[in-house]
Amino acid sequence: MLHHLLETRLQEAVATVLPDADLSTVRVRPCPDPKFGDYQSNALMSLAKARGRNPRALAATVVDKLQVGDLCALVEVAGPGFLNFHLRPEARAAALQAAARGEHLFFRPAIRPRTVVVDFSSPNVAKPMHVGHIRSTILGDCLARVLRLLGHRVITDNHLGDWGTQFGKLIVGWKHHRDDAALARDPVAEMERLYRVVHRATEQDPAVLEAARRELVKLQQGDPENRAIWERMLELSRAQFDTLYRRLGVRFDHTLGESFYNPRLRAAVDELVARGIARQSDGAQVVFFDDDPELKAHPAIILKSDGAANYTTTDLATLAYRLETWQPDEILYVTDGRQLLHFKQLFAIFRRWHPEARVTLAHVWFGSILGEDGKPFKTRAGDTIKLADLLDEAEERAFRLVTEKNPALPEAERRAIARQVGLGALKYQDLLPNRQSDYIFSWDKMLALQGNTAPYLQYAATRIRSLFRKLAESGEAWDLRAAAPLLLPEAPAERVLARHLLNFGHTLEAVAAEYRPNYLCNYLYELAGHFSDFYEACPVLKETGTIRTRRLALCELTGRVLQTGLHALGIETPERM
RNA sequence: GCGUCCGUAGCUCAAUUGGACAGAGCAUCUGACUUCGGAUCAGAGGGUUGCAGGUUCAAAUCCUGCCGGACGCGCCA
Repeated sequence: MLHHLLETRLQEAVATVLPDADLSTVRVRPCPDPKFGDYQSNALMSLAKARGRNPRALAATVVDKLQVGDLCALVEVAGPGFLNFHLRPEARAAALQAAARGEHLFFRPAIRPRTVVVDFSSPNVAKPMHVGHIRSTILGDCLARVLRLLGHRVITDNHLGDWGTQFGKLIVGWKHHRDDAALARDPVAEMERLYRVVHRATEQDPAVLEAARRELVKLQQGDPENRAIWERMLELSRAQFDTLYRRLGVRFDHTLGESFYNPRLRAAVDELVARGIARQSDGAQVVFFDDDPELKAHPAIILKSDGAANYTTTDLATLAYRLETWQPDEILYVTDGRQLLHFKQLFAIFRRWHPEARVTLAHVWFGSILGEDGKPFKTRAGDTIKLADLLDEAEERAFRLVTEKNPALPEAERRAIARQVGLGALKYQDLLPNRQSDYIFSWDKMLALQGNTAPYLQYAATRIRSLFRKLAESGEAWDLRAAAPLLLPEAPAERVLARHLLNFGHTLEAVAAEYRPNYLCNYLYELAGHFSDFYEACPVLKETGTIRTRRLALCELTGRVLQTGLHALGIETPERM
C-alpha cells in the first residue's frame, strides 16, 4: 500500500541522514486534512528535537535524499517540520486499478504474521448471559476478525466460568429443589433459580451452607454423582451459549473453561513458591510487589489459606498452557475495566515467573454500558437485562422499522433484514465509542437511519447493490477487471472517494495495533459519506462510455470495502432493506 | 484513606495516543430535487476541552494542585 511504500522510502532517506535514528518511529499516515496533502509524517520534528537540530532544516535535508518521484508530485516541508506527500494522480490510479484487478482491497496482509490468542466473552455456567457480556463478546469477536483479515493467526478462546464455589450451592439445589419441567423449558433460568433458592437458604441456615460446602468438596474430589451433575449443568449452559453465539455470528476455536486448568494449578503454585516469587502470609501464598510503586499496596493471593486456588491461580495456569500449546506472540484479554488491577498483578507475576517469555500481554479493557439515566443499564424493574432479550428487542424494533419503510417486501424477507439491521445496529453502537469510555445505551440512536449508525452504512451498501441489480436487469455485461484500465478519477467527488478508499489498510492496521474498532467504524462512516457526496454529484448509469465505466468501478470498489469493513466488525450487509 | 480511569457544543460521542484552525450526529434554523433507492445531500448558529498553574516549536492529550464523577483496593470471579 502507498503509505507503506512512502514509509519505507522515508526510512531509507532518514537512515542516510541520521544513521543512528530509530526507524520504527518514522511513520507515514494519511493526512488528517486533505488540503495538506495525501500523506504526512511528523517524525522529523521529534528526531530533530532529540538532536537539538532545527526541524525544518533537517526535514529539508531528508527530502533531498528522498526518492519518491514515481509516487509523489510534490513533497513539502510544512509548518514546524511536517512532511507532506502529494500523490501523483497516476500513483493513486495504479492502486485503484490493482484493486479492480483483484490484487488487493486497499490493505496488505501482515508481512510478519503474529499468532494472537483472543480471550473474550467468558460467561459463567448456570447463569444467563446478560448485557455485561455483550461488550467483551462483540469487541473480542471484532478484534479477532480484523486480525484475521490482516493475515494473522488468530486463536479465539472462551474461558468459561465453569468452576468455583457456586457449584456447592448449585448441586444442593439440583438434588433437592430441581423442577424438571422448568429445566426442560429453560435450563439456565432454572439453574439460576436453584442457585438463588439455596443461596438464600444458606444465609438463614448454617446447616445448608455446610451442606453446600460438603457437596463442593465431593465435586472437587471427583465424586461420580456430583461430577455427573456438574457435567450436565455445563452441557445445558453451553447449549444456551451456543445459541446466542450463533445468532451473533461469533465463533470460538476453543472453549477451555476454568475447570480445564484444575490439574495444572498445583504445579503453578509449587513453582512460584519454590522460586521465591510467592511466600506465605496469614496462611495464604501471596506474591508481593515491593519494587512496583503501583502494585506495592496490592499483593496478590495465589493460594488461599484453605489451600484452594483462586482466579489469579487459574489465570496463571491458563497463561502457561497457552504459551506452551500455541506459542503466541500476543494474548489479548477482553474484559471490563474493573479488572485492571487483576491483570496488572497477573502480568507482573507472569513476568517474574517466565522472564524469558517474549509474548505481548494486553488487557483490552472497556467501560460500562449505562442506561439513559446514566446509571448501570437495567430493566425498569431494576433487573439485569438478559442478552437473549436484548437481541430479541433489537430484531423486533428493526422489524417494525423495515416494515414501515418497505411494507411491500414479504414478511420472511423483512424478518431476515431486521435480523441483520437490528443486530448490526446493536454491535455497531457498542464498537463505535472509544472502548475505554462508558456509553449510554439508546435504541433510538442505534437504529437511526441518519448519523453514524450501522443502518446508515448498510443503506449505503444496499444502494450500491441496487445499482448493480439495475445494471444486471438491463442485461448489460459488467466486469470490474476489464474496467480497471479506465480507473483514473477526474471529478472532485471521485477523487475524494478514491483517496479515502486507499486508506482502508491504514485504518485496519491502526485497529489491530491499538485494539480500537472505533477507528474502523469512523472510517466506514466517512467512506459512506464520501460515497453519498459522489453519488449525488456524479451520475453513473445516466452516463456513457469511459465515465460510466470508471464510476461503476468506483461504486463496486466502495461496495466491497464497505462490505469487508462491516464484516470485520461482525456486521452483515443486506441485499436490500 | 490509597489507587485506577474519566470530565470536550444543549444532548450523545470523535479527535489514530504530543501535531496543523477541537470534529460528527441528534436537536434548532435555512436550503437543494422531475429520487441511477429521499432511509439523500448542502449550508448556518453552537467551544476559554471542569478550574488554576507548568513543560515545548506544538497540549483535550504530558506534569503539579484543586473541584466533580465512575470503578477498584489479600483469601469473589
